[in-house]
Amino acid sequence: MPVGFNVDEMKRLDEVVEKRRRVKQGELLFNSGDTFTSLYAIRTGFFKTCVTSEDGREQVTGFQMAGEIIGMDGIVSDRHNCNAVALEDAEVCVMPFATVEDLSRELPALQRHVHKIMSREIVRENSVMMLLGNMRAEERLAAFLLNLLQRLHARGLSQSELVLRMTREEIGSYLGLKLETVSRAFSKFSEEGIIEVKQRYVKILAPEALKKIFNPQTYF
Amino acid sequence: MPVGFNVDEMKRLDEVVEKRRRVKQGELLFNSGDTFTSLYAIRTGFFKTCVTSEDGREQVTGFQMAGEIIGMDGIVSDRHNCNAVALEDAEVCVMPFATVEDLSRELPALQRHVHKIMSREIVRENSVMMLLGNMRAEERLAAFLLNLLQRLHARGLSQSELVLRMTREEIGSYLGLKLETVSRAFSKFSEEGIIEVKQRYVKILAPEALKKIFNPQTYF
DNA sequence: CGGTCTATTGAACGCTGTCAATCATGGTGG
DNA sequence: CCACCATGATTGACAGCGTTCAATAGACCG
Repeated sequence: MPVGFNVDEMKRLDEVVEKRRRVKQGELLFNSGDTFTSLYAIRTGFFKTCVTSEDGREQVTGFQMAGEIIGMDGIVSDRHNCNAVALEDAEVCVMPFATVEDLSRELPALQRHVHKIMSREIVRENSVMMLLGNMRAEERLAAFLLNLLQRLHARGLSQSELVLRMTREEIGSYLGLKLETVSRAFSKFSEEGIIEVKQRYVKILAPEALKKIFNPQTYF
Repeated sequence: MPVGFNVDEMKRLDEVVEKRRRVKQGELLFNSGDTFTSLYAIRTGFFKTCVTSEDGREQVTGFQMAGEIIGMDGIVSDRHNCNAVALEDAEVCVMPFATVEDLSRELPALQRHVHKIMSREIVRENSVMMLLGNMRAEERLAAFLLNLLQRLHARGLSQSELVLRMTREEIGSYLGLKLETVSRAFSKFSEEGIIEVKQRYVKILAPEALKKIFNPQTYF
């Protein structure tokens, strides 16, 4: 996945992939409290990660798709700190973290790659904090859709339509909203002709209008 | 700062500290968009980090005190992604990241330490997402106070009183609340005899009550 | 074809935001 | 040294957004 490696280095990189693991829809890749051993590179499928408070409240902390890495929450305490659930049948590469560390001491490009992945996650969470702390319901949903579309487009899929892999409740948990509020925002966008919604299928009719909702000031 | 190093390794670790830098209250350690070169270890003082949206909304993403590391947001894109502002006169150790990477290839304990620091930040942001997505105003403030107290106590300060280094507005930005709401929550706690507040000075009279507000279910 | 899960929609409520006035604090300069 | 001013904090009244509760409809799956 990372670029900037020569043929020899690529061969070495195969060492970090211990094996592959299949996770069926609804099953856990890892659970909060599990001993941390490995990072996981998603080959196919779609995951959510979430944290649970002692009194049972759940917060979805992210949705991850093919090509993304999960499990970095476990490094600090040698235990996973969140749950990772497959939202559709998935396959991941298991990368024992001890091997990743050993090899990244030999390959500066891999070392740099690992650092960037973790930094990217920190920056992503920063923007989720902005979303949760400052945005209104419709802005949150617009931001969410635009982010999903951009990531799917980077994987060769359409920029103008998508099939959601998660429920309204999971979207709501991620966005700090109740499922009814998410549903209402979808309906509002639909009434305004910005999107077409049919359950999990979403078609973007007016991407500019979505961007305007997400970031009003940019469009004076 | 890290443990698990022998004398020889400690000597090598000095290499990563290029120099020290003083930052006066109100001044920036780094700005969003600045070229990323170094991580900073806070020796003394108190910082806030915040991100700004294109339309000018500001979200405080964290408060950092002595012994903590800031700047990891810059690794992914070689540019800083947030602002770091000193809330009181501060001194930091400048640690050029290239040097950190070089040395952590030789010292596995340093490598592990760097990974843990970044993972800890990811986990911290996960709990802020829980706070912003699921908690009510008073729960947020209770969580905030308990977190500050715990970190100050780990540095040898009192568990039962503290002087806030930030304004109500900055607390509100961090907690996803308006400053008036923060102020009201302080007053409410005060009326209930849980804390004593006088501007930035806060004394905890009933820590158990605070914990109960933070996490109601634990106390059936 | 029934049963369960998910999504939509309506109505009423309540928490937090908004707007505004007042007070406290700390720094500055006359 | 004190008056002054700018900044920060508190408090009140009211409005609005999102939640809550509820009913209904739709989709999926055995």
